[in-house]
Amino acid sequence: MTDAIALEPVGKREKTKAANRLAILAAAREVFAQLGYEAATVRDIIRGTQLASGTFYNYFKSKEEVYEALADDGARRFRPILRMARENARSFEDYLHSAFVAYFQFIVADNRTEGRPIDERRPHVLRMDTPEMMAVYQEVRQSLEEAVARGDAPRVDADYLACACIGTAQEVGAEMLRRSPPDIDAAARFVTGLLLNGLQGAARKS
Amino acid sequence: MTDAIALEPVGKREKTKAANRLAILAAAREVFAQLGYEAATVRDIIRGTQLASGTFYNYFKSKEEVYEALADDGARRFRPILRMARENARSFEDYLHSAFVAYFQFIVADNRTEGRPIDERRPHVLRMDTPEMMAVYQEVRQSLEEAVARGDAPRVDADYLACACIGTAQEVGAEMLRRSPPDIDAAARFVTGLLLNGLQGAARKS
DNA sequence: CACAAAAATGACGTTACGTCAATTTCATGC
DNA sequence: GCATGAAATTGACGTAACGTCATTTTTGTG
Repeated sequence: MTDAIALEPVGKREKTKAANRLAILAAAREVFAQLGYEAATVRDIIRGTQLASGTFYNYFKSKEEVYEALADDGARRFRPILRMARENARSFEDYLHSAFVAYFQFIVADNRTEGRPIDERRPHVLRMDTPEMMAVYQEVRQSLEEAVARGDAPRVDADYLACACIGTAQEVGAEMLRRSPPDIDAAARFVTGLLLNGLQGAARKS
Repeated sequence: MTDAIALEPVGKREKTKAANRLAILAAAREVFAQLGYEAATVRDIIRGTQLASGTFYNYFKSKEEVYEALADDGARRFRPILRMARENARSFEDYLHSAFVAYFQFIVADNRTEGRPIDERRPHVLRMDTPEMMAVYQEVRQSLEEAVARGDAPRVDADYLACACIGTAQEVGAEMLRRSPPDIDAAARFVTGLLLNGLQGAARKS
């Protein structure tokens, strides 16, 4: 065992490549916040870095792809948090509540950036099937199926239920952000109570 | 009272103006379905009409504004349907169910157009608070407040509840569209049961 | 029918796009 | 170390779409 195991890129090549990618994403985040997504141009983004315009296209195909990468990164950061909530939960109710708290904390943190109003840089209706976002969906869905299998929840359509959880979290989360100050716990309690009880109804009716 | 009341535009001016607007919207609907929203250009849209490129800008500022107008029109058509559901409902449960059936029927009809998958027709980032959409939101919210006042539903945060209804309807509706054939009634029963029972939980917890 | 206001037109200057040949940077073998 | 080529960066360039505006056409009015 003489050779050190290198999980992180060490070569200069790999390093600057990662740095450039990060620089572009950071600049894009800033530009989207400043100008709004629609008004922003690829050149606005690249101007926020030390790179030349052509270099952008070594990393992303378009502005759209940059946005997806940002969203994907968000999902990547969020997933382990969700996973932990599942593993540490003492009950199904506990899981739901901590998952919603985690999500609401997440979106509050993600919107601390100064700039334009959130609405102009964020989707209201976002159906983005990036790999990481689908993974988050699957994580949610599996948690729910597990709960059903353990008898913590009645037998329901897990896909519909996952959609309901996500849709509710998104919309209530957005409404929470509009209030000041945003009360994360109140929102989480509301959503948890709604869905936990709703489960019974969903089972009865479908 | 010798003068006839003209609610509809009769002058040639007004008439062609309305027709042009409609033509642009129809062409846009087609182009978005064909190329997807992001790929579509203002010129693609105007090419689908008899008008010149400059004329487009007499009606809309941009592609985004056209999309908003389409969404707004959708909301305008949907609102009276929702209103009727409220007025004809024999119980709160009946109202919820018929409202969801109406919404699901609506999105199924709205997606019968051939072309690209729905995800690609829709802008990724867009402020969707058009006047008509906000009116739909208010309609939902008022229905819920009324139900609370009548004692049909426990006292809950009407805004959060409205958001939950809308978010759930949107996400479950999208999932329903992915299934074939879409079972409107099953989806409506699921969502109705979920929210109707959820109410009790939301009240208890918040 | 004449005249003015309103709307349509499409050519034009501008802006952003995406590509690519030339150049620089880095890893590898000697 | 140094030579060599692969990989990445660069920015100028051709292309495409944008949005405007002077001109022309259409419509309402006296």
